[in-house]
Amino acid sequence: MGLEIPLPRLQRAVLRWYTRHARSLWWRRLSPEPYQVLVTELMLQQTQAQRVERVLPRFFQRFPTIRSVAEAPLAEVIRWWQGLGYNRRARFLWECAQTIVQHYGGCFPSELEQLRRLPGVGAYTAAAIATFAFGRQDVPVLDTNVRRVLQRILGTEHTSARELERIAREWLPGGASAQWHQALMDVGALYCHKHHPRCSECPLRRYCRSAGRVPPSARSMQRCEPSFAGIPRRLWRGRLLRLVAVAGTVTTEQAAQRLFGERPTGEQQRWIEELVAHLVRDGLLCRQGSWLSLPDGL
DNA sequence: AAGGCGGGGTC
DNA sequence: GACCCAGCCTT
Repeated sequence: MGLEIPLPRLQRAVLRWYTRHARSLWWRRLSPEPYQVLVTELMLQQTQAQRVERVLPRFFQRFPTIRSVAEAPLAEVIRWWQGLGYNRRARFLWECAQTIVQHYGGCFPSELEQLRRLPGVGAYTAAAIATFAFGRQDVPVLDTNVRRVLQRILGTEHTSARELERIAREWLPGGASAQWHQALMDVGALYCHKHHPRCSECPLRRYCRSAGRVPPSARSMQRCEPSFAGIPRRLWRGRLLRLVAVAGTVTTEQAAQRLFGERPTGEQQRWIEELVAHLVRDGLLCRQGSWLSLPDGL
């Protein structure tokens, strides 16, 4: 339904293109074991593949197995996460490791429901692990790339999330679900950009109802972030966390000096306190009196 | 349903 | 500058 050409032809075109033009992403050379897929997918959440590629090899060198994560202090995982952003994901990974080692005896769950219950694992990541690590063939893996590509092929303005999922399930090629989704992600990343799609070069242009006439997407609402001295709070949080990760232990006053200079104002000190409160609440920072350190997780 | 979350790349 | 990115959790 909604297709210009028979479904099997689209599927063959996608899979054939993928065999010849897949991005040579570092993790695609790994044999897909669940632990490695989990780490990779967590890192890829809202984070571009190119940056994950730079961090992933040394992360796996330090943490080769789920057990190595579970046995490490949380602080160590947070340190090795630095540079990736969304630092809560580091804690989620560590918590996943605790759960899998303690509750599943170190053996990864393969059912969607079980995966979905792991911290930091939502609908996308659960489907990705089931498909890429366990070879599930009947689950659509819907990230922003796949959604956008499917939506554009359909050419309809707004397909509801529910409807799009139904279609994505219907279009799954038997026996090649992993390659199918990887291919659609590559097309999304290389050609089917959100704003300036390169339709004339796209391998799917002959099968796509939107080819060459993608309507200019409306400006998304700019969200006015809370900020201090013109710098958004989330970036201050990142700076403070990195500071503690490097220093090991600092007082709030030392942290204020490192962030603002020798004599931080009262306002600046209060700002530090707010950042600390946020990071403590998220389980990324540990506070004892005025001393700050990364949590060990125990 | 909407806001917040990191950091770097892009236009 | 504004916007984006292999999402998720919280309110």
